[in-house]
Amino acid sequence: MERLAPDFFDMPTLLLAERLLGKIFVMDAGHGNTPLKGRIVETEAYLAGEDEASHAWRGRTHRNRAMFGPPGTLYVYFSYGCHYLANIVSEPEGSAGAVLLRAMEPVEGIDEMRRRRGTDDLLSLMSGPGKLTQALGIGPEHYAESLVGSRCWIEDAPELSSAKIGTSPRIGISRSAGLPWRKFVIGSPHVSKTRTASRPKKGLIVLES
DNA sequence: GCGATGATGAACT
DNA sequence: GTTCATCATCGCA
Repeated sequence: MERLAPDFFDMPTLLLAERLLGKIFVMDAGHGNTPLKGRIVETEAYLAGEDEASHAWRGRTHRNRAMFGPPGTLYVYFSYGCHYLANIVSEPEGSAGAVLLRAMEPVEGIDEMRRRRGTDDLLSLMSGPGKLTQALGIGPEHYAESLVGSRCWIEDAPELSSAKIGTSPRIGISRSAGLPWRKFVIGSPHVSKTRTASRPKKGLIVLES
């Protein structure tokens, strides 16, 4: 399959979140090693503007500057002191919309992924946003990397029928929660498991109306 | 099978 | 000092 061209990413965030499903994310392993490949099965859209859950909601900062780059830019950030998460910037350039990669199905380089993840379980290799970055080796060195570059890219795949695309609220956020901006491949066992819904704030009694 | 909890660091108030 | 776009592990059933 062909690599996706730069203009593929030049579309509205919510649409890009759907169109990325089924595509193959490729990470070049260098030195003639087998490239690492995963089929994208779950995404979340973080829109420009009214989306309070977006890192760009309060405007441009040093941390989120990659979100303001051209469509097809990787925005990588460190979360919860343990994990790197990867986003793909959408259009229009400068608005800071992005799509979070939440889960993939391992396609190639699976032995290497198993080694990096420390598990043999196929369903645990990439079934979460922190898991897939570990499996692929995405880290700070990929901050603001172009997905149209030579180190990583996305291969095209037949478009999924809308009947295979599921929608739900995003996971793990508290601001702008409830918006149906998570997209996933219906029936894929590699979609992240929706764990316990909410954890009470540490040391706080939360009163809600 | 299930829910609860600590790890751990950077941005932000 | 608080807040996270998380994960693995532990205790209990």
